[in-house]
Amino acid sequence: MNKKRDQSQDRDSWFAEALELLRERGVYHVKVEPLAQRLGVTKGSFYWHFKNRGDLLDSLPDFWVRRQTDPVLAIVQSTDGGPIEKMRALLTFLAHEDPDRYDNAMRAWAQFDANVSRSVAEVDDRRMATARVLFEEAGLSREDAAFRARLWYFYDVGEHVTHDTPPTISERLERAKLRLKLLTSDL
Amino acid sequence: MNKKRDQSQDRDSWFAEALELLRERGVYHVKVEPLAQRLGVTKGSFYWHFKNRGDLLDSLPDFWVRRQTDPVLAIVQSTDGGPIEKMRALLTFLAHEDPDRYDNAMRAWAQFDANVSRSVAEVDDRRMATARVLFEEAGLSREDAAFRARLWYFYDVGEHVTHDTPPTISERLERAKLRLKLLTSDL
DNA sequence: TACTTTCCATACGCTAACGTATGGTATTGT
DNA sequence: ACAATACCATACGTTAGCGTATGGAAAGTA
Repeated sequence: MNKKRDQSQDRDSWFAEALELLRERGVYHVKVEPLAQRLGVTKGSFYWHFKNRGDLLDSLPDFWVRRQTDPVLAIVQSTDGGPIEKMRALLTFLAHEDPDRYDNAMRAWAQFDANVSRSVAEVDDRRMATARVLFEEAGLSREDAAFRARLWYFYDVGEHVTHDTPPTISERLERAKLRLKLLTSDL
Repeated sequence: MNKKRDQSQDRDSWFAEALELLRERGVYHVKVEPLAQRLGVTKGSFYWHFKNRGDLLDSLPDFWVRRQTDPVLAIVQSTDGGPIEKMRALLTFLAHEDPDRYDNAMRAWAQFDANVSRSVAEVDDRRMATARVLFEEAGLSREDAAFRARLWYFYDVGEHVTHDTPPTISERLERAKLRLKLLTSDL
């Protein structure tokens, strides 16, 4: 069993570096030889761990999802109080998050790969469902809650994808307050 | 002058096809030889019209912006009535729009190219400013209007980027009504 | 110690795409 | 009619990256 652990570790180091390259330059540039160079090894290593380049790329989205381990859900569950308080906690958490996540790179990639698209859609659905449930708990019908969750979540997506994230945490907190107020003022 | 017209026409046909390829498969696949094949010619033609591949890619974003010719602004200006009516007209127009725009492909590309990023940011700014002005006309302060314009516009972006656009026009109109109501109920 | 497995390096052939050179044809100007 | 120009085809050299074959070292195992 030690064997398997070590082996998956090595595969993971390839995944991790591939993900970095993906974020920095896009799928186009995650190629096996440059990747090997960044890891200080040669192709020989790669083709021991992976069948081929497609093997790496096929498994990379799962690695990404694994890495996420949605800490968001944890926040929601660990916060006491009603749905509004949970939303506030969630927004506060997100305001502190690293704006340089891998989401953008994954989305860019997903645009042209159905498998990747599925992984990203999964994550989107999970996040949106989290918001929807909170709005339901606040008293909205499922349909209304679903819509408001979209409005809620798409704001995040839009900020990231247009690079309109405020640079300082305090500004982000300010926007978070505004968003919360606007989306929950009638609840 | 006929010369120049024809010439730019030919360049434009390369641009148009390149944009198609970009949308279908990403920048990675807009390469000169496959592109030539799709146009039924050979590389010889390409290198007459363009210095090299980079020349094409550098100029492509401008072509995209040109093609947009923001019909949105036209809608806003040609609609009578107050800002709310203009928003309604705008949303109605967008609900009828082809959801398969080039925006996603451009964004995916912009992720890894600063020049492209600039073009996309320009378009984003223009669209958002349009919404902001409308909210200002509806009585909001510049800051509040700016925020609500973000919420407004990011919803569009989010829908497209997550592929969550409803397939039928009537559903899209339904969502449009909801959005308008939620974002203007207190105005 | 001898065998086996794990992991990586080196060397090789192959292909897609780039860019250049050069020549050909058709249209246009004079 | 006859240059000149615009437009495209063909042929060529070059490179980056893929994947395979093979060998070798290190570490575990018997």
